[in-house]
Amino acid sequence: MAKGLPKRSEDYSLWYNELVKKADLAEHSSVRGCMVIKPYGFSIWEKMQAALDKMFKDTGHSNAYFPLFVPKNLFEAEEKNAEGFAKECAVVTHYRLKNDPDNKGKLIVDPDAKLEEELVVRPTSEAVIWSTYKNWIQSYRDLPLLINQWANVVRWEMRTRLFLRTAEFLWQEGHTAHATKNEAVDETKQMLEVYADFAEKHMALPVLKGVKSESERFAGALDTYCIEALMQDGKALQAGTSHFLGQNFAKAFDVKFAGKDGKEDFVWGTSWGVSTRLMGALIMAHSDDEGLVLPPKLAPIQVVIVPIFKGEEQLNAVSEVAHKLRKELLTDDISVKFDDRDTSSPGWKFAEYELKGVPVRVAIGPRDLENGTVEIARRDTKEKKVMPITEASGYIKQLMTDIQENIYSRALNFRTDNTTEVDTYEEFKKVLDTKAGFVMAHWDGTSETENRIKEETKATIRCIPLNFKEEAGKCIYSGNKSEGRVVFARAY
RNA sequence: CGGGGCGUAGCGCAGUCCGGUUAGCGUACCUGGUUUGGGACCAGGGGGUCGCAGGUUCGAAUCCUGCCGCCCCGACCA
Repeated sequence: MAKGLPKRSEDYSLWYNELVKKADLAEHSSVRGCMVIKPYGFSIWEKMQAALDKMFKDTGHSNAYFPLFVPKNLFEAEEKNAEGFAKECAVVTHYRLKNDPDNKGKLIVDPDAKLEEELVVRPTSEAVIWSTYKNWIQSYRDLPLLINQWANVVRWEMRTRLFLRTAEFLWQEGHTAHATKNEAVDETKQMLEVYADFAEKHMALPVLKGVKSESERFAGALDTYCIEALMQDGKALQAGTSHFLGQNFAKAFDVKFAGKDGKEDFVWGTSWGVSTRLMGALIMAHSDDEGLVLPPKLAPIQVVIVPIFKGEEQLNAVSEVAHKLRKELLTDDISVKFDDRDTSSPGWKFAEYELKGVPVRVAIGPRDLENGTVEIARRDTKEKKVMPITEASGYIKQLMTDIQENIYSRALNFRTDNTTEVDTYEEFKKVLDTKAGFVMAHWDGTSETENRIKEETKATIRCIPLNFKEEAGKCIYSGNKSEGRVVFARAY
């Protein structure tokens, strides 16, 4: 076990918190509920950003940037959206401080600098963006408008957790406008596919695609599509959402366009986002009691070379071999760190890089020099192999793919093992309390039933799966008729 | 917002009940030396307004009053 890292089986929550801190991903800041993302953590986020950004651009989107502040009157415009977020908004009321006349060296808010209209710190940007789109869109020729922004948003959450729920978080939010309903629906679904693809191919995280029930829907949307992932403790995590907004925001902000036929109509909208919460998903899905396990595609360092040496002479000899291997790997676009610091021991470095989730570790020592070998260890299985140096780079290159696939299939197997079909409410509760995970059950389609189940068991409908199977049955709660199973789980 | 906990060196903590040497331990850090195939060892060294503000006392990290902050569990939420 890594030094000081609690075991998952003993306290999953504590394990997670400690891992985030010990692996140098993030720490609590001096501001309640806000975190500092440290360089190592941020470089993982940057890799996620880069991959997602490319996927957005490949699907025709462009980046732009809109302001952090939303004047209150704009924020109010789409009533449901405003109502949904009102309880968690930070609000700017003043624009100046001044010296406290009664307390030298201290500042107070200058009462004379009160804003005529308060500014809401964006919890999401629909309001600012749609008020801008009004000016950008006149004709069908201006459509579709496909914009994404990378930004920070603030939601004054009562209880926060590093990455999973912080008062301020980083995300991207796509906001698109279309001439027809179908086109907007297609966009909504397309972006859900992009997210699912990203989660599975890059994060090695299998996700369920589905639609939210009415009560879980984004405030102001007609439909919310989502990807849902399963964490190692059996709890679900919403990893991304894509909303079909209908004409709600177009109507609220009066965004109309002239069609080919000369008729005016409101545009159709979508919005979609993923956040630094993905970091939480990544950490919780794959890591173990030794520390992080990162998929090669997102690992800031993919391979670390640790030299074992006594004295400068040996270090030089080992370095020569190490540099050569490093160069070979770099030409294959594999990022390599050669840690030749003589300030900590090899054993210390082994543990450190395991904690940080580096997928492959290469150790080279005098013994290897003699035999023309290296020792290669993979993080996901902890398997170690000694092999001729000549075969190392080919093997490592293959490992990049193997590890990526292995942790994906491990997560997929876990999900399969922890997805249970139940037919009675008794069974349902029993599964939740004994193994948790996704529970597939019949539901009568009403919010009343959904709410009661939530109150009694804390489980919510994660989604109505996109691959919904028509299957006549009875709702586990009400006994009323149901047309198929939906996905329940306790969630983060 | 309810419940619990914490605030003492960069980090992790003890000391607080029962006031009394120079506030201590682990780790990290600095110096020197020996080490290096799974978190090395020895010796020496630096680092503290004990969360803040008042009060009690000859004397406060310790007792009293007030305040502030953070964390965890729950309700709410991405």
